[in-house]
Amino acid sequence: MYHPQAMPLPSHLPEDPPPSTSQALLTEICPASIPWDHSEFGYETNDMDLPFLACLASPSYSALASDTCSMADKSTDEGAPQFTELLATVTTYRRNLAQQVSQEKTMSLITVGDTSISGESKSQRVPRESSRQRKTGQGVHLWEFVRDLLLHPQKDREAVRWENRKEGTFRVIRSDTFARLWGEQKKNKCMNYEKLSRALRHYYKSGILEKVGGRLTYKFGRKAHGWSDEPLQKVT
DNA sequence: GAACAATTTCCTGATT
DNA sequence: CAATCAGGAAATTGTT
Repeated sequence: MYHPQAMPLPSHLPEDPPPSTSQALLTEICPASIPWDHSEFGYETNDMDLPFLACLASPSYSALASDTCSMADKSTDEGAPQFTELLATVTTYRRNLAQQVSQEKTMSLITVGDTSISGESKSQRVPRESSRQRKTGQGVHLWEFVRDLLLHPQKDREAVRWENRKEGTFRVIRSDTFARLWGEQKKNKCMNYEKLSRALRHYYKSGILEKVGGRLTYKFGRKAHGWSDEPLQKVT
């Protein structure tokens, strides 16, 4: 369950994004007023993401999403067509907005940290990320998501906490919340801690994470960056 | 369409 | 017993 209460879907989504503020767009897309601010998705948002993310965060989206859990279930679930339709509509809207924004200015993300990848694959990763984010919204790597969660803890949704900031060790406070947040990020409501932890364990091999003894405890490796006290890089 | 990266999904077995 | 950890293996998704 993402939210305890279900609300009706927003009845319409505008085809042509009006030249207004993000907050105005949000209001237009999600008329049902919900508590919302940047910090909700503080780890990485940009203007064109706001309305989309807002819908993801809205009870109406969650009510639908909670009906379409597993990939296998989606084919037979009654909520799937509605859900797919909503996603398609929002995606179209988002693409239109992206085009508009790109005409006005360079697509500079409002990031909370350096989201590029270090190491040998950096040259491939960096230019790829912005276009990937623009098109799919899946540009944030898991370890970056975790890092940003640690650097910008969300009140009432704290999932991870520093164990030893200097050493880069952190602990999962609530595994279910942790998985739910990552699932929201990836628009995958079937995410759970089992799968999330498997993804984290893949990082051991690449040196992004290191094994530590304690349960639910991880440590950033030498390939991870941006988690220490070093000044965060801001894109202007 | 192929190759590739980064997960995601599933699974078995071990440990706490 | 449930939750978590460890990895192998295959599948999926999006990018180049």
